[in-house]
Amino acid sequence: MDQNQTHELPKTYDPSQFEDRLYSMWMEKGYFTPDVKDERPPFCIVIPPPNVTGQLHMGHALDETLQDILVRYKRMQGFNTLWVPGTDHAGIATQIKVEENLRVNEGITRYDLGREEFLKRVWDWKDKYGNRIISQLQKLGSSCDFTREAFTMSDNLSDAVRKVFVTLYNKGLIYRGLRITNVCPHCNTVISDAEVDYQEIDGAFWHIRYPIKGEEGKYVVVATTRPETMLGDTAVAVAPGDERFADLVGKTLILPLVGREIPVISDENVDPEFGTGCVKITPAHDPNDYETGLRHNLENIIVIDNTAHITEAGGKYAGMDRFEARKQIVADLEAGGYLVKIEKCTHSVGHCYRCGTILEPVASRQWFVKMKPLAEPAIEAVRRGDTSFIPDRFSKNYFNWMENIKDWCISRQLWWGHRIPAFYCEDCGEITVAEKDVAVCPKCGSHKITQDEDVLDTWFSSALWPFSTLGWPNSTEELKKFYPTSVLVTGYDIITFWVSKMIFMGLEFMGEKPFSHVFIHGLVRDAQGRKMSKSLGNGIDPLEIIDKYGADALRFALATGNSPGNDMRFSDEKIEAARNFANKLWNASRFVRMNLTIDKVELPAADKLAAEDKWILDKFNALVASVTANLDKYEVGVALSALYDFVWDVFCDWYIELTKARLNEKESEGCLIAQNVLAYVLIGTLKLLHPFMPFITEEIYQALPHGAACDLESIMISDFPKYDAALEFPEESADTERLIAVIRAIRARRTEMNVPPSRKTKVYVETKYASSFGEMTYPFFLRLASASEVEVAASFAGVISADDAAQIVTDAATVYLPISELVDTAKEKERLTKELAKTEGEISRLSAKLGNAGFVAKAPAAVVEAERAKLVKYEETAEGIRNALSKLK
RNA sequence: GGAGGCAUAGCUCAGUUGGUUAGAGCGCACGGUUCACAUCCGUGAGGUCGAGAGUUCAAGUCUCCCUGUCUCCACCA
Repeated sequence: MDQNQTHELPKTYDPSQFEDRLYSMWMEKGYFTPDVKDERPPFCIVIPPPNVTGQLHMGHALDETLQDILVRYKRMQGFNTLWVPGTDHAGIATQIKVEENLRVNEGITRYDLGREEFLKRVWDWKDKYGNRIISQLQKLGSSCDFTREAFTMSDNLSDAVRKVFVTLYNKGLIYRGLRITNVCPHCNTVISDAEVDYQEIDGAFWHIRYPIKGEEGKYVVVATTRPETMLGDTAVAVAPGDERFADLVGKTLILPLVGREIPVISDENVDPEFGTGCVKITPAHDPNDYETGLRHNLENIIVIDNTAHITEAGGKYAGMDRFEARKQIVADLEAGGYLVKIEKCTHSVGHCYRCGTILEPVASRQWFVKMKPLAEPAIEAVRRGDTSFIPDRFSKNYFNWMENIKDWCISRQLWWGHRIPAFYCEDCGEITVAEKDVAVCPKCGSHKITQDEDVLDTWFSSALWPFSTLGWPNSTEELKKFYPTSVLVTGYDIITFWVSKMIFMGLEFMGEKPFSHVFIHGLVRDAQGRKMSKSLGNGIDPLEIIDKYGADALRFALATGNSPGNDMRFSDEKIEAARNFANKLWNASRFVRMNLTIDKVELPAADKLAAEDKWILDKFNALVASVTANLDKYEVGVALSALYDFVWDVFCDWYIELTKARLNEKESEGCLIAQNVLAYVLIGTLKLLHPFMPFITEEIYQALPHGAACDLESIMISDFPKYDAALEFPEESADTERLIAVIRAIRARRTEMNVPPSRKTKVYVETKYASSFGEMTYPFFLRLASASEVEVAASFAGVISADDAAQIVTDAATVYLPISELVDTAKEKERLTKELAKTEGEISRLSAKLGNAGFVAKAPAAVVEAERAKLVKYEETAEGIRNALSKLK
């Protein structure tokens, strides 16, 4: 767009008319792509990569909005700014989606296709949904550098994954081991502890007799919620020192239905108070029993497989589904006289967080990351403050997790993901872990090599995100320039899943923290405060909101009132308020635009400025300071509400109104000055607002003449306003504040007395603050206070009779409105007396405070001074009221 | 069981290291066809800041305790 070509703004604010056009313009100009060689200080954010499972939801919209605000802010402040976009392959989640799709549309499973063909299908899916996510990011206005778009399974990132795996393996930090892990029979894979979703369900305790060998008719009773696991029992444990069972320890029991002989052991893990005090031990299917098994050298008998069917070891129950087997076993126990009773109970049971299936704990061989050595430096880094959480309380979450961390199970029995780079020799059993595929066994030379079938946990690759996306393991310019990144913006729900892993991986492989700050936001909930979810059907699609209200309104609604770490509700009222604000800004800008006759904006010299000009500049300057300080603290919501108040209450409701008189004096010097100040403040405000509402601010900016200081083709690349001490005008500001207070008081009084706006009255302003009420201010009374005429004097004694006028007292002035027929002297007296009492109350409160030696001695001087100033104002008001009262008959 | 959050106007929420007469949006009441905007303008009502105690010259803000509510982590056979 021609930088000198300005245009009128259309009458209605219609974001659909310009949002896409402006976004394309920014892309074409390459504003989102930084130059790595640029010497200015870097600012970098890597996006928390959305899963390629579907489309963006409100949570993403919030996350991207906050990031874009920071990125645009820093870019305008002159930082060399990079925001890396990308997506996550999301192992299980995506595989399940694609399998579901196959089932519904083609009636087949992944096994029908085979691994290779299935993966092709997943890649097709990824292309489709990955692109959709990118275009949604763009709709929101995200200023990501799309030339650096990343994907966790791209070649480059896969190289990084392999290198990390091999390095950790060689350091002994990755090992293969037998553990009780949670298996999802539906997904047919192990899932990590963090992916277990515990839910309370109604279940039962089955009390079962286990006969004692060689003691006819004697038995112990155990209680279990999962009777089918008895097939794998290899002991019964009692608490050490439990006198009831002391003589049992060492005896042998006969496992019912199975006939296996199992010992009674004593183990500290048993709570004698709970259940029967005797615990059946199934080391292969319960984490606690597994530990007990290790202590007592018990055999692990796996009786349930990964699909929740009974294994060969389960004898006659082999092949049965676990719940079918449970039924049968209970029936058989009952028939055999082993069942004592069934006791109803509710207990919490692990469910798959993806598909909701009840999980089965199974002992199996898996790959693990040894966490202790990695966690320690990661804890230290946060403790030292290398990386800090905003708000700080989330560091407690982090410590709590990291200090109690368990080894991380990283293998998954899936097809979609990074295949584990471990190669097994069928001849000699050698395991080779290598970055490059292995074809020949390095130990025996055999060619019978098979790669591990499993893939890595999806968080393994996203743990490397802050450096893999910048080119690691290659030593790139990007890494040198932008690592460590500046801030990570994410929700509190994935601090443990993801943030903690990036921290220890970054420290391990880059030798440095991955980011300086972790800016945590909450969840976006629905209008009733419920989590948005598919099952509830209460999700709101950000794209629909954008279509209806515009991306700026959506961004505003998400950013305003949002405070770090706290959940927020999204409602129609909120988005409407946001749209209304955009509309307000649009119309104010339209007003300024249509009154401009100048083609360059230049701030007039101070001595040319009217008091209200200085007032608005002073206010604007304070706004700059506030917005900057709050953005620097990640107080995005506070910064934005300061902008809202300024635009609506200060700029529109007062300043614009105050300029109208001058603007109507066409071609006068005052008119030109007002135009310049209006445009100057508007342009500055647009810049402050641009990070939050990029589209509307750009569209308006394009329509305005800019002038020497801001003669740019886009607001995006303009400088963010800086606080300027030369724009402080405390005295003139005070003058204008007094004026505003008086106008407000007149309006209030007129409303109270039911004087219709059409009824104009003369206004007598009795004041000692002549500078606040000079002749230049008379038009303000005519326009804003329904005045027909204005007179200002130090005293109106003998000019107007108080009994015929409504008297309005502020600290700066007493105003007389001659509306004799509406004035009831008795009422007037009563009202003033009441007001006086209230004012005197304040005076005595303040006097007491100021008379308190402790206060004067200990409070900061500025606070004491402010209280004194307040007291003076109240005293002036009180005096005014007394005066007014004395004039009444 | 361990950790943490929240509780402020009818509703939804701000309130930054303690320091004006505690604010906003929506809603409500009254009044407005002012030439930017009815997606608007003006005026107003409405709060003992969950209960109690403490620290301090000063507490919505800090400490303790209680109540209600939500979240995360662990998880009992």
